Amino acid sequence: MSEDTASSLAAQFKAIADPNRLRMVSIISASENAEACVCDITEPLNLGQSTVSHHLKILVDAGVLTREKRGVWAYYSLVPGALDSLAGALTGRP
Amino acid sequence: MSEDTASSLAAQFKAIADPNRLRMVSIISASENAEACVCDITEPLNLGQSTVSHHLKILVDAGVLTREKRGVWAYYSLVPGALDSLAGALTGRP
DNA sequence: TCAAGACATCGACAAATGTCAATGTCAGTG
DNA sequence: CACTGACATTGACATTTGTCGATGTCTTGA
Repeated sequence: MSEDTASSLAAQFKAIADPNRLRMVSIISASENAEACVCDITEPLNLGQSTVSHHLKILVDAGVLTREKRGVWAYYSLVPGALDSLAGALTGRP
Repeated sequence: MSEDTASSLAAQFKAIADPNRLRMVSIISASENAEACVCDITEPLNLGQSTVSHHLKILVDAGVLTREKRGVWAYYSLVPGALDSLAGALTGRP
């Protein structure tokens, strides 16, 4: 595996290698329409609003989530196929 | 997802969320008999011996690799199903 | 028994990470 | 316009992480 491939893959795994971020992804995928706003996540995880916003940005930057602003709220949802692509890198099966 | 589940999963993902450790896993799985010793890994990754040993320990502690000492050498190999289990946690398919 | 080699462990360090409080930005409402 | 509420951004901090050099442990061979 090339150095670049490894770095890129590691960056994506690093994004989900955090308990709170894993739970965020879980909450979002289990939500209505598979999307959630910051306020939906702050309470169940018992984290400050700025911390949640920070984690969500990391997941967006890694290509795991997308952000869509509607009015005052920012809705986060899963990027289709992103997690499956990561899983495929582990199994070696595309 | 429970807090404990998230922490446990995150710990495993954290173990592979590093470029050099990903390449180590790649080197091992591509090696003869799917096993490699420290000296097989030091050169291609251009890392110090103690650093390689340190990374391999992290992967062993996470349940990704096993260590078997034969004579002077320590052979590392993949734990069967470990990576597939992690991949399954991402896809939701067991 | 001694020396050499393969690996593990320790101590130290800079860099990255997770968290929070404070502040900034922007849309909706009166 | 002023105000409120939902997020984002910034600054600060303690903790964790990746790396190396030095040292320790253990096996093999002379």
